[in-house]
Formats: sequence, structure tokens, C-alpha cells
Amino acid sequence: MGGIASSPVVPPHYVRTPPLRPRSENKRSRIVDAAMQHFAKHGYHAARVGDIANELGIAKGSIFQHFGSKDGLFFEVYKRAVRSFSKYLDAPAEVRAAGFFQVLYYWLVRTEHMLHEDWIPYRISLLGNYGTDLLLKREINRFLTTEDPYGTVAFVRFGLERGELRNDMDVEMIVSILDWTVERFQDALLTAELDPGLFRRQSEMPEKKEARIRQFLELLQRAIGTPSVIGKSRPEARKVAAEMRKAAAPVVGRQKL
Amino acid sequence: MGGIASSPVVPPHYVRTPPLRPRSENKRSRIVDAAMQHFAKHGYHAARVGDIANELGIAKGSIFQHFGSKDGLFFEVYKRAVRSFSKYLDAPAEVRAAGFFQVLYYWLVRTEHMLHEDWIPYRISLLGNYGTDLLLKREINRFLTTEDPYGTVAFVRFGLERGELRNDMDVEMIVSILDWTVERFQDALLTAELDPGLFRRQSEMPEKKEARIRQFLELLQRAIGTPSVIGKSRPEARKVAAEMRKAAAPVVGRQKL
DNA sequence: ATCCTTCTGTGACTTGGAGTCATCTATGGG
DNA sequence: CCCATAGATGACTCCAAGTCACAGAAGGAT
Repeated sequence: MGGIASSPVVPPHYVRTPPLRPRSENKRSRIVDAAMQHFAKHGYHAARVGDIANELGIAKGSIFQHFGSKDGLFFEVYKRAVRSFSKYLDAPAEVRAAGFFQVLYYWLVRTEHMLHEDWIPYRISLLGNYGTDLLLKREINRFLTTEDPYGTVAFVRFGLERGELRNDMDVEMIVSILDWTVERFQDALLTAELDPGLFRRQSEMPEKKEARIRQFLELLQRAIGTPSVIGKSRPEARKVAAEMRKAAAPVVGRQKL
Repeated sequence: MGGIASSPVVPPHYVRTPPLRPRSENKRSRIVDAAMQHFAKHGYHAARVGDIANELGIAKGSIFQHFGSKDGLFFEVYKRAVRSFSKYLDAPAEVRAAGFFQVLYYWLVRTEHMLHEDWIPYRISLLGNYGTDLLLKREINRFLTTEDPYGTVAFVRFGLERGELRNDMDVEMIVSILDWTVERFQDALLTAELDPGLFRRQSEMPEKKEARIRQFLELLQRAIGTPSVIGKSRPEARKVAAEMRKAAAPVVGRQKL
């Protein structure tokens, strides 16, 4: 066959490992900032490298000197955006104390607020996940697995140590399932751009969303949680949830998860 | 805020509703065929409309006359590719008789074979899901929800009627979860292009894959299956699976799911 | 047949943005 | 003060998408 396996070799555009002087590092950073705005605002294709250069008052060639290509620039932007998100275990200590699924609940509820406050990095991650090119997407996946920017692996270990997650599956399996479903759930919850069915009809009413989140969490509990957790945590969960809702006003830091 | 919600309006390039003479329909079809080859082989960006026209011995302008833009052409290609896949309930009658999760197992096991036989439409669907543009992706999602080409909704109803799926969740929720996880699972199982972790280390050994599929199915059973199903179907499942493996040689028809 | 109208095809042309490169300028070390 | 090197520049090339004015068919109607 060939085809998929033997797709063209990716040029090593993306990686940079020069000595990198301090002054230069500074400029790189400014470029990445400006580029993030443009990509977020216009999408990958409609964003123009020339415009970015204009806005910064520098020459277009300069950007190519630093990043090699538009793809390379976007990849840098993507990494910065994703790194700006919190990791799962960055939840407040009391939430962590309440357990794995409470942490998850915590972030899911906050997702919407976070988006409204700071939609730019979220949009960048959306572009990286769905809106560029398969070659770039592959690079992005490599990055995600090696760097684990959301701290999913540590989070899953946390759940395992507390005995809240089943230990009859590979950690990797749990991590993948969690990453996939949470990512898609958030996409569906948050954007009109991508909603393959979940919120087809009733995307408006807010307490419906709350119900969806609960449904989703319970589903995840059954899927990857230990049997004991499933029944047990329900009432306790409600209590913690109520507390959290009271304290929800001051949302700290930007966030995807 | 704005940003995400207020992204630029998509031009109605994609839809065509002219009277459409028979001769023209014929040519359209030939173009779509050739284009599918090119997109699959080179990816979205690297595929050239000019090349497609050359191969067919027609003028480039002709293609734009028919499809308005490269995006429009790709969208047509995508629809054809996805429609060529089987629906869940197209599984053989004996497999259907064995129940919801056996049907799922049936398709998951076959996925790899199907890919090797006929990788082109699969690659197209991959491009549509991850490798083009958010505007196009939105259009694609609209198509997927209205047309339900894999027959997921009917399949879920089938499971509900047989009492194999929980009835304490919205149908839409089950459909979405199924679509997401199966899609990603297949991507991870099948392509080196996209594998966010699942097959990171041991993507080779084949019986490991078999084990993964079982693990995944059991997980799904716990997540969306009725409690009774989970314990019950295990031994029965093995029996059916063994039978199916014997009869697996003649794979009929092309398939994604 | 002939005319007229409408649909279909054509290819030279325009547009516009990514990427290049010879040349210039700043920097810092000796 | 000089030189070597890193970094910046913008005019230029390249290339592919998309346009358009015109040129053939097809198909009625008379």
C-alpha cells in the first residue's frame, strides 16, 4: 500500500537549536505575541506574515529568519498558547483534596469563564488541533505527547494513587481516553465552530450545560473510575460542588482545562 | 469578547443547487474522482487544482466553474469519501444478533484490513477532520450532524432498544461520546500521523492491538452500557469473537467503521 | 435546416502572499 | 579602532488560486 505510512518526510523546519543570544530571544518573543493575535483573529490561512511584520514595524524577512516558515511560526505560537494553560493539578488544594473527579468538575465548570476572559490561546489551540495541515498536526501531536502540557499523566497517577481510578488498564489508555473526551467535550461546550451533535439543539440554556457536565462526569466515572467511587462520591460531590460554586467568583489565571 | 463567535461569515461556496444537466453531472463526478486521488496522495495544500485538471485533460477554469473554489472541491470529495463507508448496522446479521458491542467489536477489528485495501477515502476523512481549515471544518461538521453517514444515531437506538445501553442519558450524549472515542481510537490505531499517546511505545505487536480493542470496548461498556451487560456478555462475547475471527477472511465492501 | 438561447468549456491573465537573497547595519570582543 | 559575526532589510522571485471575456456545444422552437 504505502499511502499513509509513506507520506512525505517533514522538513525539520520546526526545531530550532541555535545558541540564541538574549537580544534575539526578546524579538522572537515579540513576534510570537503579535502572531498569536493575528492567527487567533483571522485563522491560520487568512493571517498574513506581512501584516504581522507591519504591525511590529519590522521586515517580513526577519520573521522568516527567525522561524523559517509560516508553519514554524505557528508552531511556536501554538506551544506558547498551550503552555499558558493550567495543568489539572493546579486546582486549589481543597479541590484536589476532594479527589480526582472533583478536580475534573472544577475545570469543566470554569472552562466557559476562562474562554470569555482570554479566548486567544484557546482559539490557537483549536487551530492547532483542527485547522492547519496534517504535517503540522503531526508535529503538534509529538509535542503534546512529549511535553504533556496539561499534566494529564500526573493527574491520572494522582487518581490511581488515591484509588479512584481502575488499575486494570494501562495508564496510557486512561490518559488517552481522558484527553480525547475532555478535549472534545470542551470543544462542544464552548465553540460554535465545532459541535458535532452534542449541543445541536439546545446550546443556550445554562443549567442544561451544568447537567451535561454532570452527565459527562458520571460517564467518565463509570468508564475509568473504580467501582467504589461511582456510587459513593455522588452526595459528597454535590456538597463540594455547592461550595465551589459559592467560591467561584474569583477565577484565577488563564486556563484551558 | 467577539473572537470566536464572530468569526468571518462563510461564503456559500459549498452548496450547489442548480438544475444540473446529466452531462454536467458526469463531468463533476470524474473531477471528484481525480481530485480524491490527488488530495489523498499529497494532502490538502500540496494538491494542485492545475494538476487535477491536467490529468483529466481539461481546463483549470472548468473545475472552478463546477466547484467554485478548492475548498468547495474538497468538500465534495470529502462527502463522497465518507459516504462510501459502511454504517454500523451494515454488519452481518449474525453479528447484529450478537448485540451492540459485538457490532462495535466487529468493525474495530476490521478497521485495519479495510485501511490496507482502500486507504484513499480514509485519508480524505483524516484530512477533513484535521488538515484543512476551520471554516471548512465547520461545514464538514454541519454535514456530519445532518447526514450522520456512519449511522451512529440508528446504531445507538438499536442498542437502546435491546436494552444494552443506559437509558438515563440523552441519546445525543451517547452518540457524541461514541463518535468521538471511536474516531480517535481508530485514528490512534491506524495512523502514524495522529497518535496522541495511545500507541506511543508499542505500536507494533498485533495481539497488543487486539488487547487494546478489548480494553477499549469494556471501557465503553461501562461508560454507556447497562449494568447487566457488563458482566454478562463477556463469555458470550468471546465465543462470537472466535467465530468471527474464523470467518474474517472475506472482508466485504469498503469501510471506515 | 436555421436561428436563438442557454449551458459548458477554455486558457491567458490577474492577484496576492510565502519564501529568498544580496546587501547593509549593529554588536561585541580583542 | 577594526573586524567578524549575528541580525535586519526590502526588493524580488515563484507559484498557485481564482477570474473573465470569449468560444464552442446542446437543445428547443419555428
